Amino acid sequence: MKFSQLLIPTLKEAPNEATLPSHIYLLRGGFIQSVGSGLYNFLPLGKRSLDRVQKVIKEELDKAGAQEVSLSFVTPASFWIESGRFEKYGKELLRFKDRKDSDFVLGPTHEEMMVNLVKQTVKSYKQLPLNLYQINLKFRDEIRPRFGLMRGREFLMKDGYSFHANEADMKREFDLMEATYKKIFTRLGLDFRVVEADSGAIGGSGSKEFMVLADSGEDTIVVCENCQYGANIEAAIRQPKEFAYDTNSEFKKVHTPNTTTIEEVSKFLDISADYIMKTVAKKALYDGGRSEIVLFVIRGSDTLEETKACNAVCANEIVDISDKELFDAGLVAGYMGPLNTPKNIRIVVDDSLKDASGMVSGANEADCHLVGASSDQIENPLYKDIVAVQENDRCSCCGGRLYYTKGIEVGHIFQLGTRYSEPLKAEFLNEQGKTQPFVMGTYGIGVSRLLAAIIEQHHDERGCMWTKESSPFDLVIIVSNIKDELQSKVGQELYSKLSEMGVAVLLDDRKERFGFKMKDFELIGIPCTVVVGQKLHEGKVEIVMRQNLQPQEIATKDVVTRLKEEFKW
RNA sequence: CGGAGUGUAGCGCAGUCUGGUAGCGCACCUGGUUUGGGACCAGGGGGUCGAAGGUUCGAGUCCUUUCACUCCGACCA
Repeated sequence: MKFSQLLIPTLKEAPNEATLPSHIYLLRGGFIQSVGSGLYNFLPLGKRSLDRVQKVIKEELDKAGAQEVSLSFVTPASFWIESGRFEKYGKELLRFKDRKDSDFVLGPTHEEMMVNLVKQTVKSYKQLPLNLYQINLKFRDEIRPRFGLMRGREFLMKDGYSFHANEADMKREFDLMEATYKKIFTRLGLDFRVVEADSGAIGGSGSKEFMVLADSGEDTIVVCENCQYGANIEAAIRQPKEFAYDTNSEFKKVHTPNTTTIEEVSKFLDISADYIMKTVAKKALYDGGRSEIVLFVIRGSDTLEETKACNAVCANEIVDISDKELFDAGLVAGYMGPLNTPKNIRIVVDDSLKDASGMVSGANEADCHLVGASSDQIENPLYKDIVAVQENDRCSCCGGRLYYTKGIEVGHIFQLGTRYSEPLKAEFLNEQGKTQPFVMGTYGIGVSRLLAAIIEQHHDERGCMWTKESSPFDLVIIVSNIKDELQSKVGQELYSKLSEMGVAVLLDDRKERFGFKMKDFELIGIPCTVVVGQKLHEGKVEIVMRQNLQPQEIATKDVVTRLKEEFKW
């Protein structure tokens, strides 16, 4: 394609709403255009990159035996009501009515739809297994869209669903998808990590996330410096710590004025935060608008992991409680504890506090704490893992040191089991002739997010640096001075020759000065350019790689061969 | 939703405190010069100053309401 004919509106200055490198460079390079909060148009360059990333995904999935379909974007709400997610999904689900006043949703993910498709067509175990996927628009009415393509409301996603006759076969497919995803992200040139994850609103058990490592990532992931263990902070676990308890301390109430924080209590009573039972009150929200106050009890030196807390009580969401609500419930902020609590308040205790004694806790009374308390005094405790793993904790696999890093979630695979097939009555006849629900897996890739992730990981202060299989073009030919007939002619010839070879070439034939075109090359970030310029009179052109920007002179007649070698075209 | 901030030409901004002809840089159009690191000269086009209402002889500027966007927290591919 010729640059002079393409719509590539590059910008010298970035619109001020952009803060992340990927957002800034995608806007400045003319890849995307903002149309509203979390909504973007893809311009020719952006569309080309998107297509190439999709091509990689499709090739690998097809090789793994998955089949592509395309599901209706608008989904009848009845499917969602049936699966129970109409409520559970919350406000992110965009709902609307058609002219006949029927309810519809704009699909944020398509488990219901796909289950329905398969339910109508697959009746026997002989038709299994099946892995169907699509690459389609999704819409999630995010609370706070941000970071450009990273968290848009409308986005392109690959979502795949597999159907099996039994658990073992589903696990086989799950492993195959993990391997396939690794191939995809490797081909795209990404530095990523596969981590254990929380299953969130999709449901099911055993899920893994694919995290592109980048400082701007929105997820905190815990990784081991020693082994391959990696997990999202929401699901990370650690080796239990050993504590020596003072079993002789007398259980009593002590006066502790002005000690509403763990540090203050720790200092006042001269006791390590490890031996304080920190009590965090949250409000858990359930279906049907039902809610309750829950006390989460953890060690003073730990912090509550909200996702784990939410899962522990099977809530849709847990939220902070206002001082008034606390007061109304008979709780005293700063002096809460798991003992002597008002009636009917659910108490969840962290696993690490099992058998803890000689502990300090709030007395549920202003300016008072209890000392010498033990966890077996707690009435009806629900023991769960609810704390966040901290840096320098020990790995549960190998005992190695754990540390935090940031990641961008670009893929997520789930072992669903019968989470959807059962309520949606998607069943088949097994070998024994008995009716049985499908055992399912589901697999997602954020396709448009991948563009942002690639740039987050591959850019410098001049602009984008696309990886080989994600770049909108393979090569740019810059004709330094378009008015120089020889330069123009050689540029054209090179362009024709390479195009015929099937190389995606962009010919920068604009009537602009050399520096201007170089700046655009650097901003757009195509991996390589051939500069046809002054050196032409010596029979030479230059090859410049976007990686290092070091020009290499080469005889004009050898350039095609050289590029062939370099890129294995 | 809570907290903070911003809306003036396609983009980046000044002007708002102290009311009096809507400005600058980039981009765009025409002509000319220039041609290896975002050129120069001359001329030109483009704005309901986010929206509505109010105060005033007069509002980008003051008052009220409202909308949008961005940033920090709770959501997720």
